[in-house]
Amino acid sequence: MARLPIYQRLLLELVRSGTRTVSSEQLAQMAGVNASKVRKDLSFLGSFGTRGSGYDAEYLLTQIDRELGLDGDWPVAIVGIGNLGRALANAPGFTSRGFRVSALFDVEPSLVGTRVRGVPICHLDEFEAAVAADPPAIGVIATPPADAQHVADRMVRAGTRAILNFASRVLTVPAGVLLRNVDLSIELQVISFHLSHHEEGGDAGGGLVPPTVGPVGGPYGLARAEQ
Amino acid sequence: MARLPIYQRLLLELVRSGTRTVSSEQLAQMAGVNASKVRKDLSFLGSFGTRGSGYDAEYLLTQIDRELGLDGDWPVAIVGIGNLGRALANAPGFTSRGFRVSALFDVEPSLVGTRVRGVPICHLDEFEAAVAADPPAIGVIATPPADAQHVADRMVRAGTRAILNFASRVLTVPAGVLLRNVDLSIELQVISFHLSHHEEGGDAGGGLVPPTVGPVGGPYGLARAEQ
DNA sequence: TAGATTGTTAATCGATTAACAATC
DNA sequence: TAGATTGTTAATCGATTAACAATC
Repeated sequence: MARLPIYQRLLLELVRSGTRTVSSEQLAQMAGVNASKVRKDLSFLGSFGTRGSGYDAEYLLTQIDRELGLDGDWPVAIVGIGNLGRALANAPGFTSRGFRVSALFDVEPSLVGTRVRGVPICHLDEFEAAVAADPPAIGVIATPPADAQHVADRMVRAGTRAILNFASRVLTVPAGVLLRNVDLSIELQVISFHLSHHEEGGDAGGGLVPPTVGPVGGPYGLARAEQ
Repeated sequence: MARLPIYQRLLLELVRSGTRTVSSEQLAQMAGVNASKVRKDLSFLGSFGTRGSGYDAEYLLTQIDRELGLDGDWPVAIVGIGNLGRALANAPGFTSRGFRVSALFDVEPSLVGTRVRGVPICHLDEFEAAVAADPPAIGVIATPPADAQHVADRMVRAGTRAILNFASRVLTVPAGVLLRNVDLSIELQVISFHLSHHEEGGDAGGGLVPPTVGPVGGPYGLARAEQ
């Protein structure tokens, strides 16, 4: 379920601030979603709540971590170390529990040999050799669109099981490989669409939420509207 | 509709390569979606197709551009010019038709006064003064999570009608302001979830598509699976 | 006319939500 | 026991898709 990572982050903050138990109503408020939805989402993991008092925050967090596979080790290879690739290599989400940046690649000679957070940037020509010892489970494509399919093909051949693509290009991968796309210009165009269709801004929020109460917008439903 | 930007990009390529007409079946193949869905999406704009032959690519592109508001002028202000902010300021999607990077902000003294693509980076303290002459329609937040809400508040006070938030923090905005969130670590966690639940990779694709045919994965449905 | 393809209907599917019995 | 909150059911809603009459 796409909302588990949101609950995970909220629970992490709660646990760190010393909260012992949390109700679905509280989590819903913080995530900006419906309490029924929170309970439905969490019941997907099993019956971890206690009627009358709520959920044990720490235990729930452990269960979500396990469900998300964050107790595993996912080596991540990033190809294309421009500003975006560099941002990703440095992002907390890419270096935190579960994930490990295992290899970086580019074709720019001045970049090859330099390091980002201790990981050396290799030339794309050395891709197969560089990943052989520590094959990445996840490949991240942050190249220009023209190179994206080629890079994806090499990742797939090297055994990568999932690809996160930031290039504005439709990619083709075999059925066994998971592909997710993030396109920053599409986000901007979705906003443009909503702005054009609501004279005074508006509560469009991707059309995912009721207009008068609750959160506005966002693919992850992270926002809360003020009352 | 969230797929219009995908059709827009595909049509732009088709028109540039000289294609005159395109069928819903062709567009569906290229976008990795169902042909019925394409026709349904396009009929939302009006009846622009011709039975028996398909859609006039150039005319359809014009209509989609208009629907997406790409014939307008959307000034974009970016706060937080780290690697991510810099990548965004340079991204084609942020400088192409419809959008214009109008102002950049950071709090790092060594950055203030430098330029990205000709746009000077101002100190965040000067935000109100800097945007007064050319108020941004869209604000982009690429700051650390701790600063995100503060920046959002200032954007809203300055009249920004939409915010694109890249910080891993739930933001609160008034009901009239459109908020969209992009969280890179959530994308990774979604992948981790699917990898943990499918021993041999798998065609999970966000669970949005049938397993044996058609596209895999991605919030935008950009991918095509090989047959 | 024959073939192709749209636009739209109706069926299906899955996600969301309110409601409430179960129960701490 | 009384109050609170879960887990789950059933209703609702919207999105997807197959099918096909309309029509170029």
